[in-house]
Amino acid sequence: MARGRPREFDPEKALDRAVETFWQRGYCATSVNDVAKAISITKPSLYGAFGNKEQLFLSALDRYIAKFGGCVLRAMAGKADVHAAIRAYLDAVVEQLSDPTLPAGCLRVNSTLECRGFSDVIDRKLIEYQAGFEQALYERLRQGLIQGQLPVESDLLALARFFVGIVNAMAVRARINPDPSVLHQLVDMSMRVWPNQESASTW
Amino acid sequence: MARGRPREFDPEKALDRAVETFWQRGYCATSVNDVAKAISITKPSLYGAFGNKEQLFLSALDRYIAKFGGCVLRAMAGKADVHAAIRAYLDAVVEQLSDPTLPAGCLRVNSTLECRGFSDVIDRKLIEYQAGFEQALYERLRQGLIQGQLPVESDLLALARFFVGIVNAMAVRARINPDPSVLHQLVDMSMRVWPNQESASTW
DNA sequence: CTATTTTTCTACTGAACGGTATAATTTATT
DNA sequence: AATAAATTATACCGTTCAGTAGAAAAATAG
Repeated sequence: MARGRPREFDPEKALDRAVETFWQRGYCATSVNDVAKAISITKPSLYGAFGNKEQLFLSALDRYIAKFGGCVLRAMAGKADVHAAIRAYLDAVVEQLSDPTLPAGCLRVNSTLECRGFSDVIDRKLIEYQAGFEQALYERLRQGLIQGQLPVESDLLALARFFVGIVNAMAVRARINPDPSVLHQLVDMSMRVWPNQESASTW
Repeated sequence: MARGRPREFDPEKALDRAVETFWQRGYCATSVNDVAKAISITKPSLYGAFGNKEQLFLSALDRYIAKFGGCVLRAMAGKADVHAAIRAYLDAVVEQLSDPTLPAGCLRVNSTLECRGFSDVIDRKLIEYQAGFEQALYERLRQGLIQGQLPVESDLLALARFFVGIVNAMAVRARINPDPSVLHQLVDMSMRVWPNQESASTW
């Protein structure tokens, strides 16, 4: 066992409460004391476990992405068809965004808008997250293209960016109106962009 | 002329600086002193002219919407075709979001995510703004439908919500990457959702 | 047992926050 | 000129903030 007095709280569960608090109120509006209270520990314990506010926030962001980001990406796993896979991904996002037991919206998107410019390390991390989702969708699209489910001339990067955009759009919408039917409407609309054999018309 | 000592600053120009500051740093991260410094006046003058921080913010939001929201909506005015009108609207949003002389992203979207739950009056105003854009797009779509430019069975509300969603998506993207070519790519993708005569396929 | 290491809690620090009292200044009214 | 009304700037209020000293407590190691 470790040498000194054992920690009396579970750091992972503590991070879950930190995620919850930052998610609800945002980075600036959340004080370190708020988080400490949510975990039911005192401020020095929090500092001892996670460093300063910025490092605590970064840890909470990682925890959020691992838990909630990983969950929606895994929704694609079972689907053989690329269209079905992307739809399953978006449906999973809708389900998460309309879950009444979770704070409204998406911590990643909220933080991307709120914290831009606060510090280089936060900026970098949030850009990385978005790029990660874009990359995951791109890989899945490429797989669909290889399997002949998409026209060979499809712009996969544009498609990936578009669907990340749809997720971002839903995150904005859900922050003030987490109605799943409206979000599903958005998903349905977005599924109309799939390239088909005839060339796209221009307006 | 007014009775007492005349104000030495222009309240409208002052609000422009307030918009700029809130837009850049967000509501919480901006102190009243920050805004006062940006206007080059002292704090009591600011309080005298605009009330407290919340009222100042509400005035700044109104100013932002009147100036930048009105601008993009007017981009639809000249276009006879509904597709062209919506595209012109989205193009105007792209132009604004990639203007290097303006703060990154969109103050309305930023505030929608950051300030949710801070106060009822702020919440209401931000919801109203989004509903306003949705309504404006809906009206334009309805006009297009009446003029036979859209299939009669088109879901106009879903379309309006979708395009508001695209604007929100671009606002998120632009906050960390205001590259106009990427934003235009998003616009191009979104223009593929227009309903056509044949019924939509399902995946 | 004693010594060491780590966590715990209370109490505190200096700085920044939103907001204001107050007095001086500048205008119009009488 | 005297008065009233409004804006100005300085200086301040109480509160909250992020972060920390320091001592007590609880564990292992010898």
